[in-house]
Amino acid sequence: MADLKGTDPTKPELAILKLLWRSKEMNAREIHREIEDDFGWSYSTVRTVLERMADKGQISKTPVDGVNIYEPQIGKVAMLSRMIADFSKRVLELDTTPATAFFAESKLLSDTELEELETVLRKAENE
Amino acid sequence: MADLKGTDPTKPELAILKLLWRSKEMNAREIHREIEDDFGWSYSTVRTVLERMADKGQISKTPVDGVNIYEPQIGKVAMLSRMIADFSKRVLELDTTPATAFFAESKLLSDTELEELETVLRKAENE
DNA sequence: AGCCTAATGTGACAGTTGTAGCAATGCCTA
DNA sequence: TAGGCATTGCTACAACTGTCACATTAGGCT
Repeated sequence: MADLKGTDPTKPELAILKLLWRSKEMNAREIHREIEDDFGWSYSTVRTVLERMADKGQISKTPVDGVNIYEPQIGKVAMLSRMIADFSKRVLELDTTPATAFFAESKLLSDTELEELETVLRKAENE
Repeated sequence: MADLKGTDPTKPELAILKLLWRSKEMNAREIHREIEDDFGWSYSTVRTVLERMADKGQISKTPVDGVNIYEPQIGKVAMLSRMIADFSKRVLELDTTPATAFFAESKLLSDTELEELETVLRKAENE
């Protein structure tokens, strides 16, 4: 589970994680329905990607009544803070991660999550 | 040259582009020296990556006195604005790209470039 | 002019991602 | 209970990336 750290998710992976962060758990059919327009992927493709994500530990796969349901194995704030820190440093070359005021408009994060994010980012900075 | 748009550079690619944005042109040996510590790459590896970047049109390769020199084929502001726009929308789900005030601390951009960036980002937004 | 060093072009191979199809199995319905 | 549809596990393949090594060649120094 250590390799979760380090590598950013691919675009489809992030899209899928976002779905799971919202719904907590979904089956392949549901996930396919949601992202099929965005990626133009067949059901098979979605399943393959889900399989690989499970292998990597990004999500979990549990059979329930013969149908696999998937749940995220990494939290939204954890993932976002990693990505933000990486982008800030590697791409923008900032010493300090931008204040979360920055992300306040994000449709992705609640106020509570914003606070969490702030905490995580500040903590990461002092290490 | 249309495919420059669309795909983000990989980490090493961005690192190399950054070098070239600063120096305008370098040969493989110089580039290797600069990034060898960061990536732990052999000279061969660096050359392969440069070759592929040239194929993709990210950089140009020109033999000068029997030595290839490389120059960036995409501008810093163009690349950064693309990456920022993508990150803001795709990752953070922001409607509006953050004001450039946020990048003011970036070691990567001069004041002039910051202004350019602002212009490009605003323009992209109204399309 | 010849040799050595450094640079070049090319080839290779493994791992990851994009992109699916297929055969087998299990469950619901007629 | 048999057929059909949905799901699953498995397989496959091409493109891109990471990672080099090797043989050839060109330029500079003796």
